[in-house]
Amino acid sequence: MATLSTPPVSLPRHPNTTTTTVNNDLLSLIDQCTNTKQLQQVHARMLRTGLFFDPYSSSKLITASALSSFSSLDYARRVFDQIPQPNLYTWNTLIRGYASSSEPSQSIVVFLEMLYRGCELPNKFTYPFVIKAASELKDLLIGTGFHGMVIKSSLGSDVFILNSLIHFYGSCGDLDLAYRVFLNIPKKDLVSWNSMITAFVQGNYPNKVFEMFREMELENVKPNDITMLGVLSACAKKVDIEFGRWVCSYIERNEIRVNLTLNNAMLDMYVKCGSIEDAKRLFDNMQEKDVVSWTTMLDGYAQLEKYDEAHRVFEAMPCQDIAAWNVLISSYEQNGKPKEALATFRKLQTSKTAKPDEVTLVSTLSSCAQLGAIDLGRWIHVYIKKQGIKMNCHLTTSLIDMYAKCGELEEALEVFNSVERKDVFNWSAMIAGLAMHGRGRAALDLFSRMLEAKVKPNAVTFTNILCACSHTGLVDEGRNLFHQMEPIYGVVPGLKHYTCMVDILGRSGHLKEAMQFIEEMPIAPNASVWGALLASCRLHGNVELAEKACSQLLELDPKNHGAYVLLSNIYAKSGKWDQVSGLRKFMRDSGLKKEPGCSLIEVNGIIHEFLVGDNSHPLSKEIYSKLDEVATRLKSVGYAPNESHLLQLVEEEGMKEHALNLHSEKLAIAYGLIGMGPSQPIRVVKNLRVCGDCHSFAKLISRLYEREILLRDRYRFHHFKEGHCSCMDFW
DNA sequence: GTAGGGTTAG
Repeated sequence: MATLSTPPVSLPRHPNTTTTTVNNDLLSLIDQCTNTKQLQQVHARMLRTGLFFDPYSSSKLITASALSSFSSLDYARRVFDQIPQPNLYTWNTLIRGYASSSEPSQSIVVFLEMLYRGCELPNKFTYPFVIKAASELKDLLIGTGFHGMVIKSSLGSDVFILNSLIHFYGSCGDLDLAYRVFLNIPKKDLVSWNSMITAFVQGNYPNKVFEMFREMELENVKPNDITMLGVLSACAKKVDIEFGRWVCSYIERNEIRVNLTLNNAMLDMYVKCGSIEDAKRLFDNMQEKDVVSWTTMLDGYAQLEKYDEAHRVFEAMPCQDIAAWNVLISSYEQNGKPKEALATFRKLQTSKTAKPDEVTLVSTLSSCAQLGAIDLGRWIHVYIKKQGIKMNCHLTTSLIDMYAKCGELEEALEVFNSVERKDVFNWSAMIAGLAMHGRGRAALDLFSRMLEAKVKPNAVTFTNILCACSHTGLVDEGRNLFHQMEPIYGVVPGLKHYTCMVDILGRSGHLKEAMQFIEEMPIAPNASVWGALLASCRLHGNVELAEKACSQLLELDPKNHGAYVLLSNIYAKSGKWDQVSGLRKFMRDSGLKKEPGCSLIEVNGIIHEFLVGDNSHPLSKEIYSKLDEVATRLKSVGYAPNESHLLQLVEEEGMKEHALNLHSEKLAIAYGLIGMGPSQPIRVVKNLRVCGDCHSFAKLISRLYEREILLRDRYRFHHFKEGHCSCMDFW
């Protein structure tokens, strides 16, 4: 490695020229350097000739080491430390270098060092750099401090500084402050408008963006490509294709310079608005395309679940970087195809064309959570640690969610406790985890701790905490929290919260109050709200209210199979067989199909899937004889299948008992008994709600076979142990 | 000799 004493062998010598020429040549050599080594050689020469101690020259060296394409800030800092009396320009260069580096906090450290040494005072160039650093750090306190200093040093009307403050407040999510700065700029320029528009885009206020755009027109400020990027992004967020198309023609009419980035933004707008045709037309006409253009097209097809097309794009891309893989994996995960997501993840691993990043792992963990695939989930956790992948809040939230949904509440808590700066998503995921395991009190305690930690709950937090109340029958607590949402926490209750409240009230038998609650809703109830009431009516056998809820539900969602099922269960429970068969006939005639019950079980890292009455499994024979054996043992302890849980889908009475035997969760449990060691808990994930019969079945198995069973259904966990269930039979 | 606004995946 070259040191300062290494002779600069590769540099041309100029023995016959004057000192000035040598110096000028040296300085111009700085611009020609393409790596740090060359720069070090120039540096060494400058030290020998004494040129280094000329402030202008040493600053040039700092600029090159801090801002060039091969920049090394460590080196820049070492150069800086050799300068006996750095001037303001030199300080600014170093501050600027750090501001856009991976360590923006260093920018502020250097700034404070400068103040502390007391030789130089910051000027109008210094502030945009440190404010940028504060934006990168999203540190409201520090940035606000700079804002104060700017005003005190009477730089408060400098448009460059004010524009960077808009950007800063915007990236901290404080749009009010950003807008206040904007309004107070005496002479706004285009960048002021653009900064404000971008802040509104990032804060997810597309309407405000449109408002600003109109105002610009009124004030005769001509937009440029950056403005249009913001406006297009707002169209994408609003899913407003009409306006989006208009914006594209506006760009054309007003001869706004269209570069690759702007084309990509148009593509993205078309894709987000669901018009793959427009996107394709533009894409085909684009002279220049980059990886973003390709990834955006890929995303367009994947979002629409046109996977054949998506794969064609994927294969045709010039390079399949991790973003492309992530598009595929996350679209599978979000479109309810977790198995395909995991298969794609495995392909990524074998292809080795790209390295999984946090986004990949978040989607993959979420797929594991959906499937209950604890083995792969754990493997990813280890992978993250081994690869030294930086844990961010997205990742820790996914891990918490994965462990909780795979039944490992303790491990979820372990991850949660290890997070130093917990964000609202970490807290919400943990509350949801406790809720689904029926630990309502613990969820409420955690919510209090969250408030103590000064983390502001959001709409999701409230859905989760209300859910916790409903699973544990905490009626008063739920009611109180619901009423505090808006006045105390500023979260306007949405349909999900109303649904939870109806569930809390109805499930605990307060059917009248639940009905009244719905009638007093300020927003129109949707199918879920009525569905929650209907489910409660089933639980408490209220036929009259059930019919009402059902008719409302079907008015909103005529194809809701669940409504017919619930109603027919209610009729069956009260012995109204005529109505039951009438409903059945109607369902048959209108071609309504029940979503087939399906259970998953992971054995030795492989996911096995069972449908009702499934006999496609290679070990099907063994599974059924296991079930027979279980049935005999259970009968001997007095278990009789509860036929009222059987939906009246089986014609012959004698078939009922048999049909109950075929529920997918029973098949999965039987397979677990065969395939898993006696000390391993049997983990089953079911897509529908577990029926009462299977619930008693699982309880008895846990006692007779001394096996723990973790059954996750559509709504929650049932943890069977020694003949009891964690839900205390309240579900 | 120094400055501010930007497109893809969660």
